[in-house]
Amino acid sequence: MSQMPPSIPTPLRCVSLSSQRSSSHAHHVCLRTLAGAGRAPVRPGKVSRELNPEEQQELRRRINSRERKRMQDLNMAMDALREVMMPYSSPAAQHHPHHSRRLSKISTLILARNYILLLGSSLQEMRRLGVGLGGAAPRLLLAGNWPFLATPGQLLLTSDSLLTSGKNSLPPQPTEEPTLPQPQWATGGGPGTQLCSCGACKLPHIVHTSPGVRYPK
DNA sequence: TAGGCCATCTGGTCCT
DNA sequence: AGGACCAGATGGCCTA
Repeated sequence: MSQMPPSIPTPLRCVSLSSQRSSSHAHHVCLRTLAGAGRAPVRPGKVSRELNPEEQQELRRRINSRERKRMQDLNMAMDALREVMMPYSSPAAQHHPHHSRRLSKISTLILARNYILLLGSSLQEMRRLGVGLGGAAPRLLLAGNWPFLATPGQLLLTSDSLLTSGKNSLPPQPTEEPTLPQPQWATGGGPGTQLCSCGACKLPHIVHTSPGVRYPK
């Protein structure tokens, strides 16, 4: 996606690159605004270095380039994950992967998270049944009803919905069976929605999904 | 046209 | 001293 082209650094302001932890090697590179609105205050004890406009531009260019590269690497990793998760995003995507809309970043991450949870549940069931590698696959994997992605807000399934996502609901697990750590969901956000209580993702989600519009495949 | 998604720029903080 | 990481701001593209 070519959006804003890499631009030549424009308004260069005073940037404090000082370290909060140790002031011994702290530094302060002043990228004064080219408009010349005045010099930013230099912190006491900080080593300041004036850069001429060419140096300011070059520094800004390097910083921007690094950031661009960092984000591009991150997007490459996201694409790799998206490629793996795409077949599980929706039934239609499995049949017509080339016609499906690509997953958004947030959808990819949420789908991957739920897939991992589902695999964990399946592994747990295999252990419970004493199934080896050559044995029958757990019903969770055979059920075929994957937590298909409708919209990002609809994919954060509860552990219960994961365990009962198959056409044949699973019998309750023995109480003595150690359980995998599952996300703790706190109710909130109105009927049919729940909030994850963990600090990382307090996204509302809808347990009963309906076909999505934005990312149908 | 509004809203979602995204890339890029930018300044701040942390780490080596 | 410089790089990595992060989050906010901004603007472009696309779809309903």
